[in-house]
Amino acid sequence: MIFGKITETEAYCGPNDLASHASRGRTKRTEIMFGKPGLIYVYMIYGMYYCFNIVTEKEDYPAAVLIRGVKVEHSAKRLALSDMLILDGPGKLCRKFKIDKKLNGLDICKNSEIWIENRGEKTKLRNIKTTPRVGIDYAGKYKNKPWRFILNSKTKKLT
DNA sequence: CGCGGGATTGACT
DNA sequence: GTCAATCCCGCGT
Repeated sequence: MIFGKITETEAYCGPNDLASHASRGRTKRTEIMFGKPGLIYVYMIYGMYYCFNIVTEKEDYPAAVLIRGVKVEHSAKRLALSDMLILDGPGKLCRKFKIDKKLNGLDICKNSEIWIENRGEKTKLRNIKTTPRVGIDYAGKYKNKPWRFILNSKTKKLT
């Protein structure tokens, strides 16, 4: 068991967002993004890494949030040193949380492998930094949209 | 049916 | 700073 606080996300929103997989139309691969909000969209990138997304918005409107960073807070056994860190990339994050394609298309609310909960923490707006998304130079005018959200953390990065 | 590129990472110059 | 690793799938032939 491992869990933590989500600290960094990116939004992929709408059929016109060229950075989104869904911008090239509804296909078997991107079908999940057109589905119901709350679905888990896992895809493989560069043949080596998985990225973990949660579908948002209404059905038939392709949008998802990419979880890029999680601050690990606890695991059931005592904290191994290697667990006490901020997972600062979607690939590493998925490796730690054992996310792979078998979760693709599942409902985040209706499975026992992984879930997201609201712990009622209040986050001040000024602690959330927005920047343009990364790795999407091909996205034309969409590449500069500030759709990356980073939660400030006082925890020192141990990576 | 084959080709090409990607919402990345880590190792190396 | 550059580059390779290596799977999936959309698209062109």
